[in-house]
Amino acid sequence: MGNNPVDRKELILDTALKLFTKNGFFNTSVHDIQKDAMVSIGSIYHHFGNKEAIAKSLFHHIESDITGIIESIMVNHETAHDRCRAVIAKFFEITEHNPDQMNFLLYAKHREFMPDQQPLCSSRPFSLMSQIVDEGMERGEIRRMDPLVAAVAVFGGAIRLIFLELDGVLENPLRSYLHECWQCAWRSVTG
Amino acid sequence: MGNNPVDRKELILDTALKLFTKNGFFNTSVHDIQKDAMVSIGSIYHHFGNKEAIAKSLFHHIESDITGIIESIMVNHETAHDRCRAVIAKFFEITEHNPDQMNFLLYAKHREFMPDQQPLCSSRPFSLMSQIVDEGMERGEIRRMDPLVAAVAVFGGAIRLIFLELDGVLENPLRSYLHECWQCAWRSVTG
DNA sequence: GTCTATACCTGGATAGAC
DNA sequence: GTCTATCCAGGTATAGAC
Repeated sequence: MGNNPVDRKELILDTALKLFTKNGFFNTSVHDIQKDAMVSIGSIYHHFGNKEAIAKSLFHHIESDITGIIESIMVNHETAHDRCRAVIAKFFEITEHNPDQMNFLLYAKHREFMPDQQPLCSSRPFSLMSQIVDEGMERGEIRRMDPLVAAVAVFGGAIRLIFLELDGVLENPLRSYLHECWQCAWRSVTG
Repeated sequence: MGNNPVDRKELILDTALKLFTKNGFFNTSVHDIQKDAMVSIGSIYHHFGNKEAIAKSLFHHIESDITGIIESIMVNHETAHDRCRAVIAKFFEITEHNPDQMNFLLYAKHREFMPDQQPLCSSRPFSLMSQIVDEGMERGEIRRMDPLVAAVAVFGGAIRLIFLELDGVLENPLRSYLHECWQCAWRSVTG
């Protein structure tokens, strides 16, 4: 998913991501992708078989990118406090530098165009985030409560802010809200 | 939007809401609505003109319902504490009793099928919720911080939980999480 | 692997009788 | 206001040459 696609397949994926997030999956025809990527229809169907498969491939690429990022955060940080903060900071960063990726991951209604897809919250990145919170509770960093509630309390506000950014309604850069947002998040589950 | 529609128009709206939330706007054809509601195509087009107008009408109905609910909460409760808690409690209640309504309001990507629609966060219910938080900050109930951050901190976790409920991944009834969820929310912006 | 041309059909919308 | 029959654009997907 680099910015400088070498082969046709990557070019098609990059173009599809751009158009899907801009206009939505259903408002984007294969012809649109074909024209924008300056590739033939035949080429697209050769590589992906059908339109849904483009979205699937996109989703799995992004999901595995994000999973890798979270895993590396888990390796490099010890405490739930540092891990959660790092995850939110990284999500903010991706949202600002690569909004299409975040948009497609978080915002798209995947099940509408990939019927066999699990809900997003069951995906690997989200289960890792829950796991981080669970471990923090076991370690005594986070006060005892329902683990699910703790997870949504820690990440809910940040995710909301990401949506606002993707909707283009934030006055200031997303990152400028990080400090206060994190203070609220952490305060909500401690003490 | 009653459960016992009298005229054709309401029947069409109820059916459309059901199908839109179940299968998505783009996976629902006017023919589907027609069959499910046992009404003719002509009747649908007579009342609404086109498919998008059905969604628009639906959205405005729901938006104004929710707006009314929040306004009445603002009348009946004095403090930001009580108001915010009541809003979340009510949202949970609606989600459980009328999931389609909440689904369509919160979850649908409106701008994909209603291009001239403002983003949801700019809608009346959401601006009222922000206003409640703002006033709470002026009154000194909520500690000084960016008003936007305060709003997402108060409501972010609850909204996340609602999404989880709508995705059908909660083990227990949504309302059983209310108490802890609210504790986190309020703690995040006070003290 | 890539292309063009085209088949096929779904689905939004209209016409016009009642 | 409601219905049936029909139109037709646009979109997915395929065929088959290169």
